[in-house]
This record gives sequence, C-alpha cells and structure tokens, in this order.
Amino acid sequence: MLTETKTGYTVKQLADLAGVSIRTLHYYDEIGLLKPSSVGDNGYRYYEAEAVYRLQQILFFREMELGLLQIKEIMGQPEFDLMMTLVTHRQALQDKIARLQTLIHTIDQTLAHLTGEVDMSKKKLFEGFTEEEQERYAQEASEKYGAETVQASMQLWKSYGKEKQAAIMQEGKVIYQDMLAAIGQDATSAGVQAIVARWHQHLRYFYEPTPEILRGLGHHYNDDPAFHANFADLHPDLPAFLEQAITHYCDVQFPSA
Amino acid sequence: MLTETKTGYTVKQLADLAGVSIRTLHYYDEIGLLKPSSVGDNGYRYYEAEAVYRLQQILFFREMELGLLQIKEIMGQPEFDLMMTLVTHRQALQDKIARLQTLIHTIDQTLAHLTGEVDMSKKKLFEGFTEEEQERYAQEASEKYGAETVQASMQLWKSYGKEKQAAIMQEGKVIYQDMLAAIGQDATSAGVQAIVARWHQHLRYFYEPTPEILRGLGHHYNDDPAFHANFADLHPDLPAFLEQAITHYCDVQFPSA
DNA sequence: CTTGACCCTCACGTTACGTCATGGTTTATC
DNA sequence: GATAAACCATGACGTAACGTGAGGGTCAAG
Repeated sequence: MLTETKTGYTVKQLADLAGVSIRTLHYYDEIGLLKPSSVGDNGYRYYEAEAVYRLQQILFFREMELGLLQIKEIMGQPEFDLMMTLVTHRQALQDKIARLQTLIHTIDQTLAHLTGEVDMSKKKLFEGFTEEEQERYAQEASEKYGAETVQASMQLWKSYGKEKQAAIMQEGKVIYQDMLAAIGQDATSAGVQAIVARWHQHLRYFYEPTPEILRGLGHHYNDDPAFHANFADLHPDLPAFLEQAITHYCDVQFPSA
Repeated sequence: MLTETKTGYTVKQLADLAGVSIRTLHYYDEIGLLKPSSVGDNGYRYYEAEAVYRLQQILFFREMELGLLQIKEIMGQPEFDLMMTLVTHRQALQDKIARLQTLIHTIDQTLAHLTGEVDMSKKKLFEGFTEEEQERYAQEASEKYGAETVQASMQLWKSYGKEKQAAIMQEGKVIYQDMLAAIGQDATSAGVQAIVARWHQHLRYFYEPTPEILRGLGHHYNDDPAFHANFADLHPDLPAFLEQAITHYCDVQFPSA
C-alpha cells in the first residue's frame, strides 16, 4: 500500500530556490501565510508547484515593503482591493520620501552649522575635510571604497566657495563642448561614454542623481522643448545624441532592464 | 532637617513638556541614555534643566532616524565624530530614497499592468503573473529571484503613455512662457511664485527634487553657460529672474538657510 | 481619611525573522 | 547493518523602541 509518491520540495529545497531562509518558511507556515502542500507522517513539510507560486507572489509584495499581514489580506482578495492597497501604499512611500528629504536637509543644515562653528574656532579638527585634502580624499576613496563613500563626503554647492564654483562651472562648459565635438561618433563608443561619465560626475556637484534621474534627464534633454531648443541650438543632432549616449551609459552603469 | 528643595520635573511633567511618553523616559533611563538628575527616596525620578536639554538633543537626533544606541555614542563625543556620523547617515538616507523610488516605480508598473488587464478583459487575479511571465519568472527565480527580477526598470516617463507625455511637455512649455511673461514683476511676488510652484510640480514628473536640487537648478539656470544661453535667448533678464524667483521660492518653502 | 492623580517595577506584546538547543529522520557510505 | 553527514522538527530566546496593562506604593486635596 503505497501512498502518494510525489513529495514536492522540502523546506531546504524551496528555501534555496527562493533565496529565503528555512526559518522564513517555518514562520510563514506558522502565521498561515504559506502552508506546505502536504505534511508527511514524519512531520516534514512538502511544497508543490502551487505553493512555490504563492511564495513568489508573497516575495513580490514583500519587496514593496508591505507587511506580511497586509500581504495575507490582499492575497486572495479581488484585484480592486489590491489596486487600492497599492495606490495607498504608493502615497505612503512618497510621503516617506518627502520626509527623508526633509531629514537630509536638516542634516545639511546641521553640518553647515557645525562647520561654521569650526571655522570660527577650532579649524584644526576638520583640516582634512576642507579644500585640497577633500580632493585627495575623494580620489582615494573613489578608488578604494567606490562611489558611495565619495558621495557621503560631498558637501553643499554653497560650501564650495566662489573659486571652486567657478571651476565647476567651467568644467560643465567644457563637458558640453566636448560632447558637441563628439557628434558623429558612435554614441556608445568609449570616448563618448567617457564624456557622459564626466557629465554624470559633474551633476554630482549639485545633487546625487539616481539611475532614474539620469535616464530621465537623457530623455528630458531630447523631449523637453526648452532643453531641446537649447541643445539643438548648438547642433541639431545634439539632443538625440545626448539621449542616446546617456541612455547607453545608464544601461551599462546600471544594468537591470 | 530639610534636604534639597528643588525637585525638578517629574516624569509626567517632562513627558508632557517634551511630547514623549512616560514609558519612553523610563526606557531611556533603563538603557542609560537619559538618567534623571536625581531619584527621591520614594524612587521617583526628577529631571533638572540639564536633563531637559539633553532630552531635546536626543529627540533632535531621533528625528533624523538615528538609532538610540548611535545617539548615545555620539552624544558627549567631539564634534568631529558627530559630523562623520551625520555624513554617513546622510548617505544612508539617500540610498533609502533611491530604494523607495524604485519601489514606487515598481508599483506604477504593477498598477499599469493591472489596469491593462482589467481593461482588456476580466481575467482572474494575478493571471498576468501566472501565464507567460510566470515561466520566465520562475526560471530567473532559480538564480536571483525577487529583488532583481521585480526591479525591472522601465521608465517612469515611458509609463506615462504618449498622450500624457505630450501633455506634460506642453505644460512645461507653458510654464516657461508664463515665466517669460512675468519678467519685470517682482520675483518674490505671489504671482511669480505660483509659477515657480508649477515648475516645481512639473519637475516631479521626472524625479523628486530635493530642496538642494531646486536651489541648484536655480543657480544652474543662471550660471551654467548652456542654460544661461538658452534662457537668455528668450529674454536677456530671464536667467537672473529665474534664479531670483527660484531662490526665493526655496527660501519660503524650505526655510532654514 | 479617602479619593484620584501620580509614581514605581515587572513583564509580556509588537515585526519578521536569526540563532541556537535538543532531538528525530533520511541518505550515503563503509 | 552500523555509523556519520545532512536534513527535518519544535521550542524558545533575542532583536528596537517602546505600548500596554498588572499590581502596588505615594502624594495633595477635600
């Protein structure tokens, strides 16, 4: 008398497949979010394809920072509720972004305040943080610790000082001119991409552009009438050229699409 | 024989004053973050002015989403450590914003997907996920699963659809024209500021601009040769006018600097 | 002297698991 | 068929920053 022979995945198998821990599966079982398809006489959990699929959905929602309870509720609900949930959640995320931006602003102010005080009194402490030292630091850091560390030490545009500001603006000018001179070359060529990289770096004097922002700017330069007109004024093919080059740059730098 | 007569604030008094719960003060005492200035024979906690001040500082850092442990560490430390902490924390916040923006994007796609499905037919829940995508999804799942897959990066801009894109661009055009027509007015006037507000909103179709970005753009429009030339082309005073108006807008909207 | 507002110290609940601890089961090897 | 490696199970405690009672003293007012 044989019982069922199809055993499905064991906990570890599913865990490895899905990239979650065994504990997570235990927990999901415990809270009734994802029960195994069957349980053996030995108490072992076995998961069939349907459970695998359900887990995928769960992880999808989890990615979006929905609580497990909320996930449990919307799964099995009609689409309408799901949409309502997503819309509400989207708004919450936007509010959160706004809050975080305010926080960053507060931090910037605090930093400005602190540096201000330091300038007045004990300059020594932050010697390494100003002027030339800053540059050397940035270079070493970008090589050793990657872009993130460099970003962290970027100060406000205002804090650059007149001279440096002038230099930065000059740099921007040169970048656009180089780009202009590169028209006709393959937008994906190393030479052009290097110019885009400089443009990217240049932007960072003002703010930290996310991959989305970079892509958006690329399109913006070509699509927005004002930008388009501006660049087309220098050369009719410049807007499209910029978009191509920037898009390719983003594809390479931030692969995922 | 009287002992000290200055009793300071009791827990409830301080809690009400600072807008925190009594439990919070108990907890801060427990973890050694904020000890009462003195404790009576009856075990009551009494807080003097110094403690009140310290609490204010704690709450300030807490506002910035620093962990209590971290707060405990930086308080009493020299300013340098505080700055390092803030710079690092600033970066963490920015990373978080980037992540949230990706999430919003994902939600937008999902919504678009759902509405599409609904409009096309009344297919069942998640069917769009089960059918074709499910297979590809399942395959990819074996290697990376979840995060990477979900992170499919279609453009926010593209997701708007042709019609909306056209409308957005038209809106941008109108904004610049209105700005142009406003030259001569006081850049700080309500009318001009309203246009700046529209410009601000407009930018949000592409990304979420921080106060720094807005200010940076304001200066950029006037200082960057390319932008300057573009706007000056419409009217010689436009670049400076834009900078003034935007800067004022930022001063009002994000007061602090 | 009683009432009510206030104080205290446990101590468990919260989220989504991580991390042992302890012990049974299966599988592969000798 | 014995043994070890690998896997399974169920507790149960730990996390961050408190919320929320429970149970029981303290204090000022009437």
